[in-house]
Amino acid sequence: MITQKAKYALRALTVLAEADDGEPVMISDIAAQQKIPKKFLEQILLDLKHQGIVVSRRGKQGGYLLLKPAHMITFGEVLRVIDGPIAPLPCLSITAYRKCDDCDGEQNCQIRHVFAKVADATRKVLFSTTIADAVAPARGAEVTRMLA
Amino acid sequence: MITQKAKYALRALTVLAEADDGEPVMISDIAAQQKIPKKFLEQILLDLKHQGIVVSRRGKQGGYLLLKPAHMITFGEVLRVIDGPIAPLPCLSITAYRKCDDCDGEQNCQIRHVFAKVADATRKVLFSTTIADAVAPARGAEVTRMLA
DNA sequence: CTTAATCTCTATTGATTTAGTAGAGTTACA
DNA sequence: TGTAACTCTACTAAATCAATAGAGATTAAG
Repeated sequence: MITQKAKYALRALTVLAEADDGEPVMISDIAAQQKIPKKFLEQILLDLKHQGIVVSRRGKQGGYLLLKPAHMITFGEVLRVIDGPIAPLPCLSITAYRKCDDCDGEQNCQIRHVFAKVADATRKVLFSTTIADAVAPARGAEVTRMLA
Repeated sequence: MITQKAKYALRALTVLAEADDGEPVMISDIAAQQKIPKKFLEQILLDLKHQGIVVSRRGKQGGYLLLKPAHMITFGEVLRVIDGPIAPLPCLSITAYRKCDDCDGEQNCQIRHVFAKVADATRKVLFSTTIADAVAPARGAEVTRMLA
């Protein structure tokens, strides 16, 4: 299961993706539109900012904007910064590899072998789907394919 | 990430799969062989028993045995009983469906649509791989295919 | 029929993660 | 200069994870 936080992050990004270009959207507006607790959303957007996915403008008329176009932001990268590794085992993580303390002999670990397939299949979906696909499923996917 | 408990469960089952037919294996032996804390493993095997995956014999000469042949026990069913739902969102779970309290309009939920693909891909791997495949990767997979 | 080996069951615990809440601080537009 | 916005750090209640503890039930062997 992905966390509530990740779900909120993805929803918030779809709101930003639907906003007029260059027009910042306020935290309060996103929170209201998506029924996300405002203070919690503040933290989430801050995370996304620190990770280079969105930018913000402070003061009056401030708000958040996407840093990259929506079709360049994958579900995978969002999940990774919010929820951590995609892999089902630490010894299969690309970004946070850690040897399993029990199993030595990683190459012939029976379980690892199976979950490597799971990880591949999951990554294939998550990194080929973007926020643009989520906003306008049909058209988004088409654009993504055209740019691939 | 799957839990440590699930990893232990899968490893324990591979030990049972490798045992001689009809020969019970003691908890202590499994624990020692796989470096699993014994008391923790007791709970895990009890769970697996309650869920109809293994059987036990008490008293002297007792131990655990697989209830079904190893090629009939999928990774998916083990994960499900130990870690809970496979789906990445409650509203995508087969065994524990629950409506997301935020998103109404499930049919056009932008996020759900993407994670449905993730769930499908994951299930495809987890329910087509068995404990037998884990024990003897090549031969196991072959047998599974022959029986499919 | 007693004993020792083995599984069974329930409770407890410490650490970590999750899902927020709180509040003071900073920036920038009008 | 005021106030509407984002920024940052800390705190908390509840749940989950990874065990540990210990008394109880069952069975094979002697």
